[in-house]
Parts: sequence; C-alpha cells; structure tokens
Amino acid sequence: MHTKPVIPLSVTEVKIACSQCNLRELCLPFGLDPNEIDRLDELVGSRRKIKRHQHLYRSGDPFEAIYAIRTGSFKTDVILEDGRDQVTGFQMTGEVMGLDGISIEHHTCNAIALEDSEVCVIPFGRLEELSREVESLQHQFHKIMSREIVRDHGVMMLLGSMRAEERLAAFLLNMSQRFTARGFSPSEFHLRMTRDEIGSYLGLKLETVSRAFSRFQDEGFVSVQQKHIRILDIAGLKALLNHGPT
Amino acid sequence: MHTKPVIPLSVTEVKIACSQCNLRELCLPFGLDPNEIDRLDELVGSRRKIKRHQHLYRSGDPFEAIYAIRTGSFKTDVILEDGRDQVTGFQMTGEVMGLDGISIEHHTCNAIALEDSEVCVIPFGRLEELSREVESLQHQFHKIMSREIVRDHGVMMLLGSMRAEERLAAFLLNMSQRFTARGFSPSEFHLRMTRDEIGSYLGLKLETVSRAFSRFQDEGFVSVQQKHIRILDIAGLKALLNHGPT
DNA sequence: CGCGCCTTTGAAGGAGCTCAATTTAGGTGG
DNA sequence: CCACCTAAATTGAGCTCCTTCAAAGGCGCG
Repeated sequence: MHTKPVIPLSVTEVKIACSQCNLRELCLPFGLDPNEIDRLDELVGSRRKIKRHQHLYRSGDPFEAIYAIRTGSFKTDVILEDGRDQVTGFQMTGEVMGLDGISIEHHTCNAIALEDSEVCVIPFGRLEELSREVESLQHQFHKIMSREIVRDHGVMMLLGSMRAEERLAAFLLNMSQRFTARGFSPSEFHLRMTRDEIGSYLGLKLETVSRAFSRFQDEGFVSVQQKHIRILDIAGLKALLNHGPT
Repeated sequence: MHTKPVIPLSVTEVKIACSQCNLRELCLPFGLDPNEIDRLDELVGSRRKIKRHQHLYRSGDPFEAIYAIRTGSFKTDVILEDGRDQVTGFQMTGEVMGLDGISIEHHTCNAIALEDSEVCVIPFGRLEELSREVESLQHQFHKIMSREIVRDHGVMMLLGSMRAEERLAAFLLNMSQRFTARGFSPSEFHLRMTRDEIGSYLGLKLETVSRAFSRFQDEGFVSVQQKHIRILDIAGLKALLNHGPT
C-alpha cells in the first residue's frame, strides 16, 4: 500500500466537467454560456456509480438531490401497499431523475439501474440557489421539469387509449428517437429492460409484449433477437399509431 | 343607464388579492410572508373569466402564462392526430394549469372549463423573474411542478395496473380528498364532468364507468344520483384499492 | 457446462368494449 | 309553467382483446 505508484492524473480521476460532457446539450447545462457552466460545475460535486439492479434511491428516502445520468440507464417504479408495482419510466443518459421528490421532500418512487451506471449528483438546495442567480439555468431547469410532465401525459395517453400493439410501437419509436438524439443508430439498438419491465411500463403482461414483438417480426416491421432490436420499417410502425382503434 | 347609482366599491370590482384569497394555502402564495405575497400580487395582473365548455388555452397556443383557478373547475386533454383524445386531468380551485407549456414554449394540451370559472393569469416570464428574488416563491413553484409529476405517476399506476372498479374508487377517493382540502364535505359532492370524461381520464368507456357506479351503489359504498355523489362507506372504497388484482 | 432467468408460444377464460335500446335530466321556447 | 328536445346516463347482450395458466426453449452467467 505504501508503495503505490504516483500517477499524476489517472483517466478515471479526471474531473468530469459539465463543460466537457458530451451530454450537455440534453442536460442541465443546455443554453448556459461557458462562464455559467463553470458555476454549475462547482455545484455538481460528486458522482455516484450504481451497479446493475441497485437502487439510486428508494421511495421514502429523504430528498436531497436530483441526478443526471452520465452513463448507463435506469428505470423508475412505484410500488403500492398490496405489492403491485408499475414502471413509470425508463431513463437514459443526460436525463434527470428525482424531480418527484421535491414535492414532499421525500422520493416517491424507486430508481433502479438497468446496467452499471454513473450519475451526477446535483444537491437540490444549491441548484435552487444557483438558479436564482443564473437565469438561463433557472429556465432550463423549468423546461426539464415541464418536459417530464409532457412525457407523463404521453404515457397516460398511451395507457388510456391505445391497444397493445400501438403501445409497443409507440415505445419502440420513442426508444429509437432517444437513441438517435444520443448519436446512436435510430434503427438498431439494445434494450436494457426485460419484457416484464416493458409490460409494466406499457400496462401489459409480459406475454402480451412478447406476442406483439413476434407479430411485428412476422409483419416485417422489426427484427427481434431477445433484447436486440432492429427496426426495418419505421413508417410501418408509425402507421400503426395513427389508425386509431379497431 | 345614466342614473346608475354610485357605488363606491362594488363587491365584484374589489381587487382580488392573493393575500385575501382563501385559496392561498393551496396555491402559489403558500409559504410566503405577507411582504412577499404583496409582490406576487403585483405580478398577477389580470384575471380571466371562462364560460362553461370554453377553452382557457389550446394545444399549440404560444405559452405565455400559467393559470391558477380562482373559481370553478377545468379538464385538460390531449388529442392525437387520429382524433382519439384523453383527459389528462381535472383541476379544481387553487390548482395551477399550463405547466406543460414551459417545455416547448407552446401549450401541449387543451384546458376547458367544466363550469363557469375564473382564473388568475400569471405571466410566466415575470414569475421566473420574481422567483429569482423570492426564495420561498421559487421553492413553492418547484413544489407545485413536482406535485404535478407525482400526480401523473399516480394516474399511470392507476391506468397501468388497476381494474375498472379500482380506478373509479381511486378517482372518488381523490375527489373526496380534494373537496375536503377546500372545506367541502368529504362525503357528498357534485361532479362537474360527464361519465364520458371520467371514462376518458380513467382509460375506460363511459358504459363501464356507469356500470361501476351502479355496482358501487348496489354494494352500498355510495349513493349516486347522476352527478351527485354521496360516499357512504369510505373504508369500503379504500379496501377495494388494497386488494390487488383478481 | 449446468442452472436460473428470460422469452416464446399455446389454449382457455374473463374483463371491459361495442352496439343498441331505454330512461332521465336539464335547458329552451312557446 | 309546461311540453319539448337534446345531451347524458343506465342497462342488456354478445364479442374481442388481453390475461391467465401452462409448458418448453434459449441465452447468459457463474
């Protein structure tokens, strides 16, 4: 231990700054000038690594910070007293988690890593402080919260008025779009969640999800190999959505 | 007309101030000291009356302000290209509408009055401005946005994993609770929305809603006379929720 | 390489939907 | 003030889509 070699700056120890982060266009720094980003950097003190299947936070935990995903992905879920649970969202890099906790100063859902992941910890009190000084940060934060509300409305729409195959098509198109926004292929990606988790999110049983995947494959819309998805006919999937019931 | 008697201050012309508003405990002024409330008052310039079935705003309208309900009630809905629509929420006095518009600077849903109503118009730019100066206002605004997210998660839970009767029970209990918070009876109230609108919100057809109401009445949980509801057995309704599927 | 978890697929059953008829309430005009 | 008229609500019967229950296959991880 005493002979540990002196490495001036190991790669993993390099301070990861918002200004250097390639996710800044999706995340809190969006719209800030370099000076302001530096101030945000000071605020984002620590980062946390979360292993697959581990909780970032649990429902009931005191709320202290929000989290931006640097690497990996998460699901959030809500659990009822009787044991039923529902996945309320899947989060990807650059997305912010924990906003639900502001309301009652405790988290109201669980955040669980779908793969080994890393998040930036953003102490909420200090974020409010800084956003009182930096207008563009304040506005971007409000946009992020609002976006979450809009997203939730979309899910309500999906759960309330779409058939099983429409829900899955909407889900796949949404994933595709988010992968695209991160510089990945729009048509080929790897789902990190199980059929059961997709089903929970979409208000369907895992068997129904599996059957819908099979059906999409038979129809030539996608190629499905377990969690590996290749979209062959985006227009076809979109068409499924706009035809309404029956 | 010319002989109109001079009334120094007619009741309807009195400036309605946040500081005087009996909804302030539910609304934006919550947690502010009298001085701060006065500053908020200056910001809430105008009020708008909206007649039953009229729109407060429409999806696509440019976003300029958020709205706090002074009297009456509203529904918000989202409409898809294919014509399907879904009610995303019912809003009561003291609740804030329009938060979805912040994200893309346009409203993303319609807000429609369920009865003749009045709202306080809160210009959003000025709200951001003032909340940079008034910490407690900033925090209360964040709480209100967060509450909306939590509420939406609850609806997702309901739509994704509850049976028809559970959904209606949850809906009734939620209404009861919100009426209570406004000083009305927890057990007797008048619904302002139709069965069709309830159904849309709960992801059910209006016939299913109607049948569930009838069933609740047969079981002695509630007394239903069209829109007039009397809850006879709150515990019974709550028990419906905690029994899970099957 | 074996075990467990995830996924796929089949068959039967049920919750909620669709279609349809009737009743009721509330608003309007004579 | 009452009759009318339309919108909303109730109720029934058959059907559909999704669920449930069950079994087998496959992938990945230790």
